[in-house]
Amino acid sequence: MAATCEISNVFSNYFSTMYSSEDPTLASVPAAATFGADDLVLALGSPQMPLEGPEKASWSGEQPQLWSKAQVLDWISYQVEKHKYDASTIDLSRCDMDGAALCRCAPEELRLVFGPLGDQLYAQLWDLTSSFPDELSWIMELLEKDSMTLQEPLGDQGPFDQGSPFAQEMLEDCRQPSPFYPGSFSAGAPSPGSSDVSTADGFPDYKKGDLKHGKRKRGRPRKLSKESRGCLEGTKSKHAPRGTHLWEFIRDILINPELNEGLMKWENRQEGVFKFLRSEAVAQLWGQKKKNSSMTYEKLSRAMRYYYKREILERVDGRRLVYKFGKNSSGWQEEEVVGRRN
DNA sequence: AACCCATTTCCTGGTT
DNA sequence: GAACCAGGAAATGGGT
Repeated sequence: MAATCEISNVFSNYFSTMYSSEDPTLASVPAAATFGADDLVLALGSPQMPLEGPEKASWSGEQPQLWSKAQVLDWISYQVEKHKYDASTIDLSRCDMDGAALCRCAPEELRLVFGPLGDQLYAQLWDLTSSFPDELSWIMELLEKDSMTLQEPLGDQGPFDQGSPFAQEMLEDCRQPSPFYPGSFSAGAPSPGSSDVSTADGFPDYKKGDLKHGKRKRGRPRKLSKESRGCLEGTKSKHAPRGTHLWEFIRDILINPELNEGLMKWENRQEGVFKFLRSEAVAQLWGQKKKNSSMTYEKLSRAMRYYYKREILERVDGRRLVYKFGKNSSGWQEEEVVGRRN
C-alpha cells in the first residue's frame, strides 16, 4: 500500500520533514480586534505546538477537519513521538485518511486502530477542534454584514441575525463533547479580519453589471501579488487547506442545522437532495471563503454542474435550485454526521 | 517548467 | 423579463 509506505516514511522522518516556518512570530496571538482565521489556527496550535521556536509541523496551522492525509500522518507521528508509543503496533493501512475522516472517528475506532494511544489522539483532537470558537465569531460577523449588504431580500427569518439564538447555540455547541465539527462550514475559511481584502468592508460591491460592461478577462481574477500576500498572510501554512471544495462547503452548511436554516435545506435527507433557499447568500459566502468578492450563484452553479460528471452530485430535473449528492460525495449522510458527533 | 485539478469567468441558448 | 439550467470554452491558481 502506498499509504503504508508513506506513513512509514513520515514516522521515521517526522522531524526532518517538518515545515520550517516563514514567520517567527507565529507564537504570538494577535489582538482580538485583528484576529483572523489564519491567526486563529495559529493560536490554536500554540498550546501544543510540537516544537518551540520558529519551526512548526505541517498540521499545526490548520483545523484538523482540513488536514490532508499527509498532515494526518504528520500529526499521528507527532503524537507517537510525543507519547513514546510503539508505532509498530499500529495498523498503518488504517491511517490512510484525511482530517475530515479522522475527525469522524469515534473514540472506540481510534482505540481500535491506535490502541491506548487512541484515547490520547481523541483527546488531542478534541482540544484542537474545540479551540476554534472564534471561527464562529467569524461566521456571525460575516453574516451580520451579509444581512446588511446582500442584494437578495433576506427576510427576518435568517438564522444569523444579530442576537439570533444561533450564535449562542453555536458557541455552546463548540464546547460540547462533539468537538470535531464545531463549525466545519467555516473550515479553512478566510478571516474577515486583517488579511482579507475582500472582507475588509463586509461584502464587497458585487454587481452583475460590472462584469457585463468593460469586458474583463475570462477565468479567475488575479489574487494579490505574492509580496502583498506575504505582508497580509505571512503566517499562513504553505499548502492550501484541503476540505475546501465547493461541495464540501455546501455539505457543511447543510449538516449544521443552525446554518442550514435559511441558507439551504434538505429536501430529502436520506436521498441527499437539498435546495438552495438563499442562493446568492450562499454564493457570497463561498466567495468570502475563496476570497473572491465577485462570486455569484450563476458561477457557483456552474461549478456545481461540473460535479455531475464526477458524480459528486446527481441531476435533479425540473426542480430549481435543487441538487442531490452523488455517490462520490460523502459526509452528509445522517449516520456519518451522527458518527462524527459522538 | 510542465502538467493537472478544481474551480472561475463568460457565453449562448433553453426552460420555468 | 427575471431567474435559473445546461454545458462549451478558456483562463486562473494551487499543488505535484
